[in-house]
Amino acid sequence: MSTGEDDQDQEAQASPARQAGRRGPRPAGSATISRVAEAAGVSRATVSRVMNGSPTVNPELAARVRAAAEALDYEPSVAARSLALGRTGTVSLVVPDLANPLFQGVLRGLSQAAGKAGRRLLVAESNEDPEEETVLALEARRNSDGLVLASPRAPDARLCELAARLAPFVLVYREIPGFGAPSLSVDNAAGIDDVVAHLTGLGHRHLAYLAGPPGSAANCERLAALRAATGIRLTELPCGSMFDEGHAAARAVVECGASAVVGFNDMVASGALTGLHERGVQVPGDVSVTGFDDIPFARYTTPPLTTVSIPKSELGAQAWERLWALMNGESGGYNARFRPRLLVRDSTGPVRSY
Amino acid sequence: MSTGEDDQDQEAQASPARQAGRRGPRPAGSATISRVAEAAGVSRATVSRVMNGSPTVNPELAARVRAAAEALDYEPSVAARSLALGRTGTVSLVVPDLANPLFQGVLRGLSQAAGKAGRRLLVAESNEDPEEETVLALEARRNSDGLVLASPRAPDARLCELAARLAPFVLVYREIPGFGAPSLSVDNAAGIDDVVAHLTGLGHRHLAYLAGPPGSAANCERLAALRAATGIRLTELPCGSMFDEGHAAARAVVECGASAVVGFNDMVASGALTGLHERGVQVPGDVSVTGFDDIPFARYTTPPLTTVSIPKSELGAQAWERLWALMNGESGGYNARFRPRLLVRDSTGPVRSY
DNA sequence: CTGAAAGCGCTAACAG
DNA sequence: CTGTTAGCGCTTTCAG
Repeated sequence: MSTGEDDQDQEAQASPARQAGRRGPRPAGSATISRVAEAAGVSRATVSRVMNGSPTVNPELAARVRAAAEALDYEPSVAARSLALGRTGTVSLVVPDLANPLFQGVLRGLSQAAGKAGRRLLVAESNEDPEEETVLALEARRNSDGLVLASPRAPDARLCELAARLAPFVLVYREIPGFGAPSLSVDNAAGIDDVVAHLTGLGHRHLAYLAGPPGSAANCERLAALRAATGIRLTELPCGSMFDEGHAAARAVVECGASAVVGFNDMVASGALTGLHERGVQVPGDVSVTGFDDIPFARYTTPPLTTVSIPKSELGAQAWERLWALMNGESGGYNARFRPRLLVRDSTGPVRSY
Repeated sequence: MSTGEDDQDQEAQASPARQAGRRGPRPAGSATISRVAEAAGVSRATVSRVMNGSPTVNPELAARVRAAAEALDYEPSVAARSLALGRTGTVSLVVPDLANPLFQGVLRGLSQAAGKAGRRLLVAESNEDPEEETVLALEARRNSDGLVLASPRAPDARLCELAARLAPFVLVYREIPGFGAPSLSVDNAAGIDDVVAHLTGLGHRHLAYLAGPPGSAANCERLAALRAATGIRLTELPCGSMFDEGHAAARAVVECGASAVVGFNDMVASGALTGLHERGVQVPGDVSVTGFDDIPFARYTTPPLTTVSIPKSELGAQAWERLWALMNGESGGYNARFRPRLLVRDSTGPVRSY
């Protein structure tokens, strides 16, 4: 991380040193609505109407106003509008970890959808700290008109307690029964069932599960589904959610003698893939591997990873729809549970005959 | 993407249907500073002082105020503060594509740094459209106190033209000579030089370059450095910046007969890796492959990818430092060019003897 | 169709 | 140390 600094002193540039961090109400020398009104010889109300495209303005006046605005480089103050209007034109997203492809997916979906609707997006990351998450959520919410919250670890109770102050908001990747906000979740059990069916269909009878973070809702559901599966022997291996954790787990995998490993997610599965490869075990020849989530990389591992695909950015887009409805006073209050889809690629194959 | 909707009608929830999307200045029934003042039997100024932790307040009064605020569930209006203070407490980031690990890196770095300083982060994505980018940048800037802009494709002239209205802001992944804002960039030429030295050291004399998007500044610099390299034969293969483009380019690679391929970035390199693998060509046995950027996945490809590491999130953190300085009227106006570091992993090896 | 006036909720001198 | 007094810049009835 060596940083050769060129230290090229550059001119102070046109814009005079701004005191933005400190005081000085005015963003610079930027024009106000009053100045425009004055210049155009009309009232502020008229300028306001023109700027907001009210059709009830004399075209001639409108033109004059627009000209004046143009000439003065006028740009309405967002803060002033927010105050007068009572809304910010912004929505926020709070996630545990921006490095996680799962959340990047909803970020993208939400960003696009909100952008298309002319809304800005505020994002905050809690670094996996559930308490921090709720604080940030409150914070974020106060700075915007609505919130999308991904908080897989925060306790149900805490969320319920905050629900009123967070509204309008929607929960993603999680469902809380009888909760005061719509939630968009994934049917993890169904996904696991598909995996198990696929694997048993190939003759596998002993599966090793690379478990995700203990507190994670997704991990609980996936694990539960696995335990509920019949006709297989299950070995649970503590693992995590990152590449290196999956990588490290490779050893335990070969030791436990399972013929197939189902990873908590694609990252641990990929990690396991390379770990296995390093130990000279063939995938899927010797052991089959599956992931979960279908992150972009999953199809480029060697071999391409069989995984369960979840509609990450679709979740973001849907979250926007729900939020939008809520913001308009509509109920929007129904939950959606997405049925993930099994993607069979090359990391799974018939159990080795011996 | 089938979505089984549970349609669980849920109660309308405590908070009455809000008209947030429409009018209604008041965020709900939330208390105002006046109400708190009244309840505490003091002036609004005093409440304001207490809320902002002014030390010059009688502890007794302060306590009363805090109690009242608590009782009323008072939360200061962000919009009103912004208007009065002349700043929003938010900074924004505009990037071409949130799916790109490069920008995800600065997003994370910036998010963390800004968060630590108690600032919120607004993000906007232009979908690779340079013109859209400048519009978004303006938009974003007006909604915040400062801007970090990643705009690898927008023409220099356009950026210069907008500089004044964008300030304070900093440019990342790009450097414009004599520009009105600090820029944080990467020394692509140095990175390529390292790659070439590494490869020639292994005996490679014929390199194939998987070219990035034509308009991209990074691609130009990397390509130029490659062309300037001596002692090698260079075959330029049009490619792109995504996995599948790299994947598709595998064919051309084997056809051109190069003994090593240098990818524009890690994604195309990974794509090439799997493409090569599918065709039965050994890496690094038959051909060596290098990437650029060092995305998280690069160390988990098969074989792990030799690449050039650039400090993505460090760039974000640095961007915050610069921006912060600018926002406080300090110059902050020097550029930094990061020297990337070659990471030799297993995708490169000695040229095959024949 | 346009202007006047009254806020939106908070902060910041400036007096007391 | 606390209250009074002006705004910050825009929107929005309500008259005209």
